[in-house]
Amino acid sequence: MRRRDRHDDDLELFELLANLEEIAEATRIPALLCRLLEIYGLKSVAYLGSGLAAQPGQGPYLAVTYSDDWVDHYKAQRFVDVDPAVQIGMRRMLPIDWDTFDRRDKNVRRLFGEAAEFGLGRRGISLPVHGQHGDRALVSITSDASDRDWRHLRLYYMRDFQMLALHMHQAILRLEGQRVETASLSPRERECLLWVAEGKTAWETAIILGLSEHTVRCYLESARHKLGAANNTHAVNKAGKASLLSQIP
Amino acid sequence: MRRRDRHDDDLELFELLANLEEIAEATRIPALLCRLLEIYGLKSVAYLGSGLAAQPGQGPYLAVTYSDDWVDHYKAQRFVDVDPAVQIGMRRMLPIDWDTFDRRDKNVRRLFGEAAEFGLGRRGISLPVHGQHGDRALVSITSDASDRDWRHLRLYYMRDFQMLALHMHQAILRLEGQRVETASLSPRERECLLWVAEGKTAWETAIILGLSEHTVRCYLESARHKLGAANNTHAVNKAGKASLLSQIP
DNA sequence: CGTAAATCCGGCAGATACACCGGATTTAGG
DNA sequence: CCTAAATCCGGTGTATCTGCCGGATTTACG
Repeated sequence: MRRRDRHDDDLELFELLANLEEIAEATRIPALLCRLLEIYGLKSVAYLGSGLAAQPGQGPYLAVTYSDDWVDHYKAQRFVDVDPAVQIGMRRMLPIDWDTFDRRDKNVRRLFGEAAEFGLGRRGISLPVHGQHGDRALVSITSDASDRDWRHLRLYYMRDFQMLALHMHQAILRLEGQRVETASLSPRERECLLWVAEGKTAWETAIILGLSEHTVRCYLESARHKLGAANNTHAVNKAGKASLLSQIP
Repeated sequence: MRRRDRHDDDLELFELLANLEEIAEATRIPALLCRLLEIYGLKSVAYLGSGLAAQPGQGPYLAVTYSDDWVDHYKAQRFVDVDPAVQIGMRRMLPIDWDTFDRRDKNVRRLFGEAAEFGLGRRGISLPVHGQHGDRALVSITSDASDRDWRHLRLYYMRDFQMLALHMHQAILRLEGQRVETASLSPRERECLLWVAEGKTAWETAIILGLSEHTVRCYLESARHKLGAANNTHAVNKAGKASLLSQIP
């Protein structure tokens, strides 16, 4: 990968971040990913977003630099069920080096073997991103760096792409329109919802909070109305995604 | 702040990250924060974690470098209700520069005025961290850098502390023991929970999935059992926090 | 000094959830 | 081949939720 002067790369990173904040059309994303390839000397960059639409049944959001052939093949072979980058990466908080994956599984070896044939690098990192509303993303990069280079490079990649992944996710959320309904709950409404979310009944919640059961029902009702929720379950889910249940108020 | 040679700082960053992964006692956290002060030439570093314990009613987790006096005063004055770093920062995804806060509010000006008296820097950044289970954190740093220096420094601070904040949160989660009950739901169970979370009744869910209402009830029941949940609301909440409702798998 | 919002309380009818009972076939893996 | 798990279906009694009716005081704000 021929990493250029460090300071130049830093400036380029900050420029990229600024670009991501200004980007106005989702169609520009792939071109921006390709710029990443050049700047960082990578073999591939991929963004996989999940839970962006707030409605279930929606497919994941995908933006990649590699060929459609590989994407089609990946989908046809249902590699997503096997791919440790997705299965493990999506369930982590910290970035992960693909070298740490267990390749004893036959299917996993086949996946990485065929990936190489389609032009992906031998080395890879996946960086998980966690949004505020249950939305998630995984930014994966691959490289063909030598073993010796890779040990150092991956740290720098992790650092820069930690920011890039976050800003990328933010940009895509902005463009793909995650509706952010902001309702404000009163402290009591929030408390009641909090305990209902823990599986307590209205009666139990009343005991816990030292209220009458009827009062708890009233708070839950007004909370449902504020949130536009069909029932308590829906209200808990909506309030949770709107981070209204965090105890920080 | 006299930033030293860039490469040295980079190595120090990676060393700090390694330290965070190895840290075995929560009592070591403050000392590590103090090392950050020295290395980066900051006035203060603070970690505020929320939702770590999975049970409501638990207070936030706090680790700071500034004096107990300021913490006590902050709590006594209920500054948390006013503090834009917390109120805005905790509801964002990207880091935020304190310069962008609206200081027209009388209480906000008083907060920052008194903060300076207690030894916090005039400049500040807050970096939000989002965990997998609804847990959150806010890492805030302050500096007394000059206006000219600050414009550049904050970008480098944001980059390094993006990683540091994430690793810090991971370390504290590991130490403060967030129990991660792992139940595995079948695809159908997950689908049913997903629609119930959207406020659908069992009957509506049955229509949507093309099943009988009774079958949906059965899936919900087994899901509740697997998750150890008292009712559907609890199950949705638990499954959501265990990231079992993401449509990826 | 109104007004709005938050905090509280009671009751009732119908819809829904929940637990526990029973049955079936298909599929994956040891 | 056997077992476990996943996929499906039906019924019943009781607990709980939900919506809608009525009331009250306190607090904050302009």
